[in-house]
Amino acid sequence: MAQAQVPDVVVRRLPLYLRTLTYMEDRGQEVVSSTELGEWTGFSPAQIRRDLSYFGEFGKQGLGYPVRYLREQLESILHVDQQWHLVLIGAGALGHALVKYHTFRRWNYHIEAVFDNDPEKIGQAIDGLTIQPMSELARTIKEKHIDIAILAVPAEHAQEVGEQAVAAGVRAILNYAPINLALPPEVHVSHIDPVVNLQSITYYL
Amino acid sequence: MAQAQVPDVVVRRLPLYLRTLTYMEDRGQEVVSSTELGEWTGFSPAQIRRDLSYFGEFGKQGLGYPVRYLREQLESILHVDQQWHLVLIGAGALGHALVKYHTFRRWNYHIEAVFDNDPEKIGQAIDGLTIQPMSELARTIKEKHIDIAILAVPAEHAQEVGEQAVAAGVRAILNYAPINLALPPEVHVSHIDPVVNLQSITYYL
DNA sequence: GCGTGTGAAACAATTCACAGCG
DNA sequence: CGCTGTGAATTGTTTCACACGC
Repeated sequence: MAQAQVPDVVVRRLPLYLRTLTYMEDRGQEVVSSTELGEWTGFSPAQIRRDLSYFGEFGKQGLGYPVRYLREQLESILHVDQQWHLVLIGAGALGHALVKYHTFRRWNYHIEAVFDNDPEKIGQAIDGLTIQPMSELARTIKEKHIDIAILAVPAEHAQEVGEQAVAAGVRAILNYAPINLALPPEVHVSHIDPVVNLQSITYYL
Repeated sequence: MAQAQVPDVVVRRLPLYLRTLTYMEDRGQEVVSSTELGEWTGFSPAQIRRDLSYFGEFGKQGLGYPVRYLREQLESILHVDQQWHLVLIGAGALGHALVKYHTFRRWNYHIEAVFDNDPEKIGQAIDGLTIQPMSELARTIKEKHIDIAILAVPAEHAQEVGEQAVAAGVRAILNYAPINLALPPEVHVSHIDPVVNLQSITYYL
């Protein structure tokens, strides 16, 4: 139940445990040990047991963890057991790919509306969603009780667009633009920048 | 110069420093202090000084760091001062977006070829690159001295496709499929999975 | 004075190792 | 016996605080 003292590194590992548990459950596996979960995810058994123990006692001594029960618990901890309403800002090639990415829906993340400032794009549809002008952003966020905005705009517009989304009530941002956003600390910002990943990789090559 | 004892957390922060320095240099800024870099990136001044000190002494006491010099040094450390040759596997909506993503080229990451196993897609072009059948993958990786493969395939094919790329000589993988890859430890694997980011976010909401 | 670079100190995360229970 | 949950020990990371040089 969202203890404040849970380290953020632990929170970032939970989705990886959840992903693996879901995979195992789909294959009919009923019990898993911390050792086996570790082989799948690359973390040590002790670390996995410690991580889970922040949230409760989910395992059975001598046996392991019931896959289905642990999966349900993790979904509850990560608040994946409810619907989340998002908007996407930026209808370029990346925006198109994100709207069509089925895995979002599978995990209860629903893109409710798409925005762009290009008059050519406004009115067109992606996967059943009509691209709206930026002037509609605030109204939609308020009316549809949007929690999260995905930013897929050029870097030079990301700050401004992020501010607009926050002003309209968004509490978290998933930012695909390769730039740091300066936003109030209560807004949760997460970055995806493949160049950052590639540069960490090529350090080691 | 690639000291083995540099912690991975440090390596993962370097691209963020580099990004900010490039931004500052584009705006004509010549000198930056660790405090100012910290304000832009969200890290503490002490941490930034410590991180950089793993690689050398780049600053001037009483002044700060010369932006251009530090940017060059970081590019050298991250091996961004050379061309990197990549292949993209998977020509779906995400694959299309990645081929068209200009920021890769800006940082010397060049997608040299695109592969897919869908007969409908083979022969079509994305941004000047013809989609090739998977049967050509190994030959291309060898002939073009490809270092890195980007995986943008469905989760159920990622393991097999990753193995093919590694067998043909790729040393690193950027994996967009939402599944863990089991590959030899000398292969560097980096993951991008927006659902993982969203689940960490919604933990806090 | 200002800001780096860095020992030393403080804090955080991971691993060890074992009691306890099924 | 096998495996969890967890104190204690260890290892890793960040911050403090200051000598030094511009």
